[in-house]
Amino acid sequence: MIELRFSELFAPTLREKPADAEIKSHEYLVRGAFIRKVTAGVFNYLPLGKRVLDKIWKIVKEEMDAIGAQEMLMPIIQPAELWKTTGRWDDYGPTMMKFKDRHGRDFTLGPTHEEVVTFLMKNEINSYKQLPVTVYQIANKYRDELRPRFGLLRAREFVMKDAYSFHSDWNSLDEVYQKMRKAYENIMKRIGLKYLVIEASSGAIGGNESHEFVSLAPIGESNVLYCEKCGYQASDEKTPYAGKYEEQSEEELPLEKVDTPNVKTVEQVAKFLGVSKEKIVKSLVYIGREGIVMALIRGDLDLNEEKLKEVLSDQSLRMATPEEVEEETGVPIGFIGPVGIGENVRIIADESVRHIKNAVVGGMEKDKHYKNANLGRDFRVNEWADLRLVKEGDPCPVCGAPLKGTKGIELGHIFKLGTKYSEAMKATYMDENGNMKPFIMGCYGWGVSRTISAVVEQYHDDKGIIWPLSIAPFHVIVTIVNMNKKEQKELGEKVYEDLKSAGIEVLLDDRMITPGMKFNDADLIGIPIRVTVGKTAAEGKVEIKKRYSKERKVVEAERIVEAVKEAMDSYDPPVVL
RNA sequence: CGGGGCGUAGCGCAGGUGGAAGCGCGCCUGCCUUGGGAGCAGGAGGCCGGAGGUUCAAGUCCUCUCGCCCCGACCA
Repeated sequence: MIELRFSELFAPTLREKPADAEIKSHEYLVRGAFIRKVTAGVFNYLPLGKRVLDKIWKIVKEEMDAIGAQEMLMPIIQPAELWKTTGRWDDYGPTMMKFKDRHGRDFTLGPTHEEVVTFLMKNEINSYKQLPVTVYQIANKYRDELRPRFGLLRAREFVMKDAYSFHSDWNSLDEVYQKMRKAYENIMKRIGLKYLVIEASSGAIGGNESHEFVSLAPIGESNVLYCEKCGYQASDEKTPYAGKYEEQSEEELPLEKVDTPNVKTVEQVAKFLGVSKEKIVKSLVYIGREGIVMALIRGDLDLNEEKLKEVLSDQSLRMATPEEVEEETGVPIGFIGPVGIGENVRIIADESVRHIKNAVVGGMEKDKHYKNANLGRDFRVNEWADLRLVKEGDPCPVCGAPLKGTKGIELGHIFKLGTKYSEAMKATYMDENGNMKPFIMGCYGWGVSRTISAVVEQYHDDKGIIWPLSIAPFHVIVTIVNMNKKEQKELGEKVYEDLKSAGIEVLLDDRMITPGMKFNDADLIGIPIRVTVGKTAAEGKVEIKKRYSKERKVVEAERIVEAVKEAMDSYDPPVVL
């Protein structure tokens, strides 16, 4: 146990906001001496930060153990060969922290452990009788993020709980999946976070069903749509568009090419030609495994790239660069369109395009657009799909009521992987009938270190952090106002000992500094309950206060344990959202 | 990877046109003070991110480099 006297605690708090902190959680965690940056996205956890991390760690571990997941520990260093068997050495590529050993062999610091754990099970599990099995670990992960930011929220080295389950049938996978889901909700509730569970897009991890556990926060990077009427909740990337598109009965006019000098964007075109954006067909050029693809959508709408990737079953899909577009089509960006595009280009269109009559599209040469382009007559579509990015106000796909939108921080993500990894790695077992079958797998991640930031985003005020009791570094801080007053010092020590004996985690602020600094530090660090030993010490009385409340209660020092327990029982900090 | 910004004391920052490295906070010593970041006096602390160049002279100008931060990497 670390020293519980502030005078001896390694907790160098900062009065000023660090220059690189953009959000409250980052600022307060640094100022409050929970963390210190070493380099971009890499942090020291100071004693206070480690205490908070440990508490979250413990909650996550307890919930995993409770559903029969077995804790193990996998290596951080992983050989390239393993990643090459699944193709992820290249697919996941740039995000990995790669290095070579002295013999020149390639390695990575593990960003995740599907390969390692599948390799393990492939070698150790031979029979359906050994299934199912679920293992997990809580360990450091390494991802060379495009842009580390927001302190612990997007770090390059971070702590993650990752669990993997192996099954011989889908029902068994579903059973574990549901248990995980419950366990994750328990974690959210035990910590005290406001959260949503949403249907998610499985992205680069792969698989066919997945849910995200999102802690609500305006600074979050996940966009969530939910329905107040029926309870639908999903990532905007996952939400299908449920509205109808009306047929237009307009008469088809002859195709016409018009000058649009330096007019490129939908905004500009609409303004220049005096047409509404609904009359414009936006053409976007992508490059995937099978070459270039043109995606069409109505001018006023946004395309959802995840949907496009899904429709084309191509995770490597990306938008073509302006150079690539010109090289492939001979047309500069801004003037590209479906009229007269080469037969080699696959055209996939959102349903919104189907009924547009007399549309405006790119003129297929610099500074030109076509007016009155019509489907069938002037351009073709190879394939129709729902590619529309659904937004707040669009109809709920389940009940049709208008959707609401919010933002959050992704803390947990669970996936039904199926046989994606086991097939790639030939990880098989023998079933009842003597057939070799690939494992059916699930994987389940939780961002342990990121959770710290998510909590601070929900629990703070303008003075600092307000920890929920569940993960506070200490439950109580005993503040001795004037260390030079013998009765205060002695009573403070006594109160401290009493609380400690009662099993309460207490920090004694016995520093020889002015009371203002002690109060401000206590607020900044965010300890839930403050016991102040000051003027009333001579009468054997102390003051008790909750971090989030202005109310101060004077109690007999003799009854401090009782009073603190009562305060802890009724402790209920407000959430900022 | 593209654009922008910043690297000067532990932290936050100032240092036109080149000419003796500064301020606030923090830190150390002493006195004094103690219910919301006290006061006085004294003091320590710098290869001005690094390398090269221009110059009699560079924190300042030029070139390169490293690091950090922000925006973007998408609506053609």
